[in-house]
Amino acid sequence: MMKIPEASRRRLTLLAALLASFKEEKITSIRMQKMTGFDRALIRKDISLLGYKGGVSNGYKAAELLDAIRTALSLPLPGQKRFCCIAGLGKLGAALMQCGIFDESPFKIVAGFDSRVNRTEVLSADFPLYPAAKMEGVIPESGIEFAILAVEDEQAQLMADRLAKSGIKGIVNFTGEVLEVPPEIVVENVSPALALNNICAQLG
Amino acid sequence: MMKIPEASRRRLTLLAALLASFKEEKITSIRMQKMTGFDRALIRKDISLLGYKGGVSNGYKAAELLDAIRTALSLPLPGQKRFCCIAGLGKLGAALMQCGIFDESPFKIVAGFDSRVNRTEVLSADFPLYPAAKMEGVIPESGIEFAILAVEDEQAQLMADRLAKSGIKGIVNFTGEVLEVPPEIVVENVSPALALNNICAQLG
DNA sequence: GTGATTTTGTGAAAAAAATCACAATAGTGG
DNA sequence: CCACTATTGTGATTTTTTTCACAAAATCAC
Repeated sequence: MMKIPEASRRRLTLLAALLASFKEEKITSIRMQKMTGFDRALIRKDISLLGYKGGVSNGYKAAELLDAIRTALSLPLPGQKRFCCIAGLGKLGAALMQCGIFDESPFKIVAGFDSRVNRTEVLSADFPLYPAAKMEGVIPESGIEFAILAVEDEQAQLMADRLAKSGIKGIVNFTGEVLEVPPEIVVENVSPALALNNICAQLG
Repeated sequence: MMKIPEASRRRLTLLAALLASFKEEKITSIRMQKMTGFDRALIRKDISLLGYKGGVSNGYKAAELLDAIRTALSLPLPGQKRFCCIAGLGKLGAALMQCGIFDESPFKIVAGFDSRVNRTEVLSADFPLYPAAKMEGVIPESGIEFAILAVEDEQAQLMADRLAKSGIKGIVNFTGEVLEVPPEIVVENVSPALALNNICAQLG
């Protein structure tokens, strides 16, 4: 199957999130348009890229469609576990670690890192916490693929460099800094300040 | 000046974040390519949309360029304050509220909401906390434009509806749910699980 | 001051993405 | 069973976005 273009990928990932909590058996492109704001013709085009066919006039079977998206985009399937770590155990990092954010998802936090030893000693979690210096050993050994970066802005790039050296594949960046990483590492920026700026830009 | 297309807007917003912490006087498109991964010709095209000219062969003056981007995209300027609220004061909401995430930014949290009365009573902050029922009064009265949504997934849509009724303009969505909101409201999805899925999709 | 180098700004070309339009087909109601 | 409606799947078209290519201008090395 042909490569799926960037723009379609983002829409399909969102559709997957939508379908994951969708309760009915079938769903139409019109319904998905209402729920996501994407044009329905575009949604159908995106789906056709997957090679999945819902059947003319019929709508799509939600569960099958979800499967098709996950397969085509190599999203982790419900049974699987993909390992993550949290880098930065300040207020935000500690909250992310404790608030069960991945409970329903195939991602699992299996380690936490902080450069301040007292943080790793004061906090507790049901996975081990390490000083940041241990990263290059722990990450490959534990099979950790992704990191949630929640350090102070000042340390963001430094920590990103360490994560890169440790072989991480992707970083969810909560800091306000724009990270410079090797091209094979994927960064997703989720800083609230950046998000608000994007909202302002969109509002015009 | 002509309307700036969506894709350019996102890149420019990121460039603004980059420039905000950039220390040198001048910056070239090549430098920006290194730091962001965007193609340098594209960066120049984006900048030309702003109507800003750095001067041939010279690179851009970082401070001026930042200003030009902020002005063209109507991003809030450093002096200004734009009011936000946090909806959902669980572990994550409380951490966002306390971790000084907007300290250096023109955004300011001026209210918190939760549907559980005991949360609003147990927690304390340097801005008032209200039961969610008060939203429709407080938000317009306080001039709150944006909301950080950090409730449990199950309550996400309900809370989004309330925020919409209260006249909010934009929502930073930390929940895993895809929100259905009226088209004039802008939603930015920053759920870690969605971000990780996007990373997986991008890694292919 | 001169030639080499760097880097912008921007048309032109190419590629990618979105929109449109509609035939085909499954379901629905008599 | 037949007309009617809803909805998909997809070519064709249009629009948008990216890439390419290079002249023009500023700086640099000497």
